[in-house]
Amino acid sequence: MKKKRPTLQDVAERVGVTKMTVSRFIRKPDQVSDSLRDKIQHALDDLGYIPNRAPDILSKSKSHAVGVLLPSLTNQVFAEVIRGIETVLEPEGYQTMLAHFGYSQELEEQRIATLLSYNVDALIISESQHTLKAQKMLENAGIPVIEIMDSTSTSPLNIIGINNSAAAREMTQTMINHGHRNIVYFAARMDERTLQKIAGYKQAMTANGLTAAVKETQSASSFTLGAKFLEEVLSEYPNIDGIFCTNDDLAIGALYACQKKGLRVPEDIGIAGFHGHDIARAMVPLLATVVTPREEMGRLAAQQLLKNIHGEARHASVIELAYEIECGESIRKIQIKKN
Amino acid sequence: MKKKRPTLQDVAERVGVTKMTVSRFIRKPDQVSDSLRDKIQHALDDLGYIPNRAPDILSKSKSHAVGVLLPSLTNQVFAEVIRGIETVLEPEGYQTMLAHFGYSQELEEQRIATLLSYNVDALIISESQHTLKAQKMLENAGIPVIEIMDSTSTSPLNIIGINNSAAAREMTQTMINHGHRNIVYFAARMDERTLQKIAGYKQAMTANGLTAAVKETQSASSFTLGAKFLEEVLSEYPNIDGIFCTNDDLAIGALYACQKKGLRVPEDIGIAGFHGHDIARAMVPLLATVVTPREEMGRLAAQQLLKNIHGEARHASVIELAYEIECGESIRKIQIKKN
DNA sequence: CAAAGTGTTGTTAGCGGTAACATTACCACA
DNA sequence: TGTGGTAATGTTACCGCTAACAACACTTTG
Repeated sequence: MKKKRPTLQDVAERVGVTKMTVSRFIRKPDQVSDSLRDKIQHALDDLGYIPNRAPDILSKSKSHAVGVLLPSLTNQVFAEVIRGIETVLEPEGYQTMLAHFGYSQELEEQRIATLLSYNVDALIISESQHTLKAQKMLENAGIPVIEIMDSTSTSPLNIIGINNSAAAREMTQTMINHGHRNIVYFAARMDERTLQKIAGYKQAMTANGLTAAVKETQSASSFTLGAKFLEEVLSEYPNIDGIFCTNDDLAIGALYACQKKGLRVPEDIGIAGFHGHDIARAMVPLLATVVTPREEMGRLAAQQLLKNIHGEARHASVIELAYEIECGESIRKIQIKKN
Repeated sequence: MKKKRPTLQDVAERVGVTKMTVSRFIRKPDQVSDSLRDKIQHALDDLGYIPNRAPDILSKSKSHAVGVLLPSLTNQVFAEVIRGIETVLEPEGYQTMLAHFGYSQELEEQRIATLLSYNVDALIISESQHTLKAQKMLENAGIPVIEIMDSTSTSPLNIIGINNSAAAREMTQTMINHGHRNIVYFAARMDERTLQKIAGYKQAMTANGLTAAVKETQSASSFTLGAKFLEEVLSEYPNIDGIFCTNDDLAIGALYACQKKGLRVPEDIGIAGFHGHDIARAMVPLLATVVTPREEMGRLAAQQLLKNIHGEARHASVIELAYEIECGESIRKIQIKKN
């Protein structure tokens, strides 16, 4: 017995005009005579009319919604990206349609189709290995698409991201400069970005005549995983004197585990993280980390999309954002002069 | 010159049938003759047909999307709630439409209308003070609505949440039991839940003949804010020997600040947080905190909505989830026997 | 005073699917 | 051989809104 939502027709009948007049009142009130305005407004309020976007989406294929497709929501990083996106879209009256695909290519393909089926006006998608069909859908979608996270992606889409391998290389070099030699990389969730970082780490190690070693798992990172890795690595690599983690969670977990075992950071083991979450700047010792512009990435992506939606030229572009090596206390084993 | 997305009509023309046949092929392939199946499938692939939900949404007023309306995305807590929601909705083929309103009642009202204008099939909304109009919209929406976060809400909607004031009262009592007396409450972002917690804290303090004191700010909480509060509070309340924070961020920030100042935790100052993020279980000392079922709250809300959508009776109900007092090292000043 | 505005409201058609009903072709059986 | 059944496909109408055009009642103007 639930009553349906009132339509323009319902409002119009109550006032004694056609729905067209009511429609005009809502969108261009000055085209409606004074005598009707009050009556219509009254009927609108009275019935609790809420516009229905479906017809408009159907006839114009514009939804005023933007699809955001990410591998996972478990990750703090993506939460911040989303925030950046929403910060920009919301004041512009755009709705965010969120989806994730749990790092599965097939699911990603499905999600893309789903988002498109809602007629999203644009798509923000995390860099990843797309299926052929997914790639084709994105190219033929006829809407702006931006791939975020990795500036070195070879995708033909618009790209906004950072150079993960360069960042990892630089941080590894920084650790080496500070006297760390036997640095082990802690990796989790072996996605494209993690692989990039590992590559950068290995480059730096090799360039310095050092041996690279990676501890890895497919599962997601967490504080407790960092602690677990630390336990294991101590027996696997007894000479270890440095740990570079694929993100801050692992690093902080490892750091706490060191504290519990009485290992001094950075004297016995240097520890560095990745992403530069707020906590890295508050903790003791301050965590060395690569500060990445996560929220900014979301903001820029959203801004770019809005421009494209509003008809600005859509030549595929690559925007590489800067990261920052934050040389926190956790790796400052020896003082060095600026190189 | 961008080509429009192909429609069923386009596919049908290529095959030489009507769109109805193609529509049938997609939904009930066994009603289409063998001879056509291959041809249609081919045309579908060839044109890269992607279904369009708009017509269906229009004619059935069902979108297979669920609106999620939260005050903010800055908050880690909400990120986890969202994850819980998505965990349930995504496998069921429901899309999440995310919106936030920055703690503004007017914006909240607008967002509700927007989500409804997309014909969402259900709505999950964070407990908050709604405007009258918002309240009315929610009640008349004709779709399941669940309010989450606070089980003591007086709203007439379905509710899933925890009892924030009871939780705060209990944690305060636990700190008192462990020998803390001059406990100051650190509050941020003075929303309904924070006010509830403060009330619970005050009850416990008063019940024990102690004086309540609250440090507060309208801005969002963060690690650095916790550190800042700690600095200030030391001069404002020289006798302070305990801090109860409205969330873990503040608590951890304060704890680090103590470590930097050489204050011992819990001997000099006991510190407790709220929510029980993963890090609380990894850090040194282990943080006392109220563990709340954030992700579960999202999951349950989503499950309940799905049931309602599928026609199950929709009598307004209140589900109060359990929290857990985690008596971490950070408040264990004196050993006590179990009360 | 007719022609040409002007301001206001109405009418029609269409967006892309699908439910419901109609049609057609073919076959089986009395 | 005609009747009825069935499987495959087609036709029509509708969901709610708005662009485009039409209609009407007044004014204004030459």
